[in-house]
Amino acid sequence: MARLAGVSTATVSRALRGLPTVSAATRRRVLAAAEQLDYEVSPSASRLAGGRTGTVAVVVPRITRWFFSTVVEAVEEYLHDSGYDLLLYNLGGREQVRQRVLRTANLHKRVDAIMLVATPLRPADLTALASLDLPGVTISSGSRVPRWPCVRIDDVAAARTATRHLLDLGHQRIAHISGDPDDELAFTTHLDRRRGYQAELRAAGLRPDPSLDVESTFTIDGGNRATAELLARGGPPPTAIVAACDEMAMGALTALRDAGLRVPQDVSVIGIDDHDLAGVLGLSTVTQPAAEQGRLAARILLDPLGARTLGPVVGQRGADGDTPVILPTRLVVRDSTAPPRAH
Amino acid sequence: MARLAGVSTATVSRALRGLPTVSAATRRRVLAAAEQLDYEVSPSASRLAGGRTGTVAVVVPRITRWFFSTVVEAVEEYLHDSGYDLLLYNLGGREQVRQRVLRTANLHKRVDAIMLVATPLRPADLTALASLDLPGVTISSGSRVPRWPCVRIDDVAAARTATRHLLDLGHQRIAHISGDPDDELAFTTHLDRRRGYQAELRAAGLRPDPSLDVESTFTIDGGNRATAELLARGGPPPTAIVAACDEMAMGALTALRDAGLRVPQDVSVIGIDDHDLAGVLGLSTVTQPAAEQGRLAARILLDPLGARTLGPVVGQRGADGDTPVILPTRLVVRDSTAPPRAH
DNA sequence: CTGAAAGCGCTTACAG
DNA sequence: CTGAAAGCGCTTACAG
Repeated sequence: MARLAGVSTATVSRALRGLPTVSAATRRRVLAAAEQLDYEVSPSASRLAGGRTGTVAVVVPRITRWFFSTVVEAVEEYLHDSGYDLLLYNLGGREQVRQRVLRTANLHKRVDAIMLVATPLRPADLTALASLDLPGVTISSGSRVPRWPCVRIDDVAAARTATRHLLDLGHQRIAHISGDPDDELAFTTHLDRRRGYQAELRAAGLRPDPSLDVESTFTIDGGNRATAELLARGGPPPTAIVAACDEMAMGALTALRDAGLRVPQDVSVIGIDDHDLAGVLGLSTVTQPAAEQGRLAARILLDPLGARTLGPVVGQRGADGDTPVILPTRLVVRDSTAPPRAH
Repeated sequence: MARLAGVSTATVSRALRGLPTVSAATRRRVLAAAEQLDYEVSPSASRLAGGRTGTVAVVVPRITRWFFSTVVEAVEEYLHDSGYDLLLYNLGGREQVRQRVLRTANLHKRVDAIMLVATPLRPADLTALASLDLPGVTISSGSRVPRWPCVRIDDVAAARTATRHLLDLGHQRIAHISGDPDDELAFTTHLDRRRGYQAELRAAGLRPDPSLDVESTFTIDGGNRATAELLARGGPPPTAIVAACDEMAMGALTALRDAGLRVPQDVSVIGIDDHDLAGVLGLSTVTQPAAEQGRLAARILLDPLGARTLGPVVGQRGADGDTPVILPTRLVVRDSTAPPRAH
């Protein structure tokens, strides 16, 4: 290869990487030789010699869930367009894996940067991450990592918007179904969203009623069970439900149907997320920009690495690694919310 | 490290990789030293020296779709449990990316094996893949690659089962909505499923009616549009619809709702897949084991690589790379199918 | 069972 | 702008 082009391997290396210190004529010759020989550099060799891997680890709780697959799709596009590879880690709730991934071992010299999507960390994880000494970014809730930027929405505000919508329709008995405190995949998200629900009730002069607040898992099935429990508690049923995420709202829909209650005539339901299928189900929700969070986080992550990025991160506060970048949410009214029936 | 353990680097290498040619005492000493020094091998260096990457490329059309995210989740678990990394490539319908991924360049020396999920290939792609000379496996439809095993379902049979169900209920005017012939993400899948639909009609003595057969994209929106077109064609509407996949069936549900038609009273709808949300929507469908296809394909792929696998591939025909491994499908009746109304 | 030596295929200072 | 040399940190025959 170097011989065919009549230059040294060092020059081949420079020419192929597009370094500016190569004359146009030389570059042409090298490129032509590479073409002719179908030459491709060995990633392992250049990683070893150069100390960079051109790879980013992306950690998600569950790739099968709407938010995470949407984020990963956007991130994948941005990374590959920037010449980076994406190493996928799906925690899948398996504690072992979580440890293996987050502890030094598996990431050591394997990636140039880390993206953590909604991944809660314990102190030991944070220590391990710090010892890797890699740049990183977090998306959504989960833990903040010192010095890593964070892209997310305001979960408290999103829940307030959802609750406000029901209050505006005239509802008073507004229930809330949310994540299990033991469900490490939900973590801060459901706490923030519950806080928003309660804050908005209080702002309307209502007192949050513990009997209208049920915890379950952050899944369709969890929403189903939480709603069933809500109905089984006796007393007058709620006229509306704020689900902590669309998947739980979907579970609520089935539980209400099974109980013979109509949505929205008997009970209104609103979620948070704007899941792909929210439209199909006619689910009112508070939409959050999942793909955009992924894209933005990828850009913030790669920019300092000198990637061949697609554009500068302009006017984005929070890229300093301290203030989170907050993306906006918005109420989307569909068919699952309506005024309560007149008595 | 080698010094601390009092052995050569070669022995360290052997001990850490668990080669049998190391005495127990030596191994103990090496392990202790590694522990003490927090030593981790450099992947780049061992890849360069050893010629293996410990990485598998997984190519999917769209990670955001149910089938693909489910497959990837299962594959990820199997790969990581076997000590392999997963490099994710999401085609996302972008032709450029597709070329970059499948042509030699990007995969060269980057992975030990390739998994193609429902990825249609053109002759040039096949040539490029062959020149990489890597082991691989394909899942679902898309193209077969010579000598690569294939794990899939029988799409023709699945569509026959769905159609049979409607026939059994007494339907005669059974429509079909399926993929666009130009939609490369659907490719053979929708052709096979249409073939099954038509075959089953014929087996029942009915003639497939072209005016009841609409092509669109393999998505919710595609199902919506196809159904709207079906209804706009005039003439007596169908009493039942076989959708080529659950996502299209969901679109059909919304289109029927928008047209003021009730499911299943006015029109029955059945899909194929058993999407996560099929249950929530009460959608009858023919279920296919997505996670199992992923797991099995991963196993077939890794087994010959001498990975520390979780078990032998026993009794699986087709692992020879010629006969596809066909996994079973099964009818799941929910609320979206019922007998046609009496005239 | 273990070590010395060579080599994997690049990139990086360092000269010029 | 380009080359010679060293080195990245492992693994692999080859001896013993």
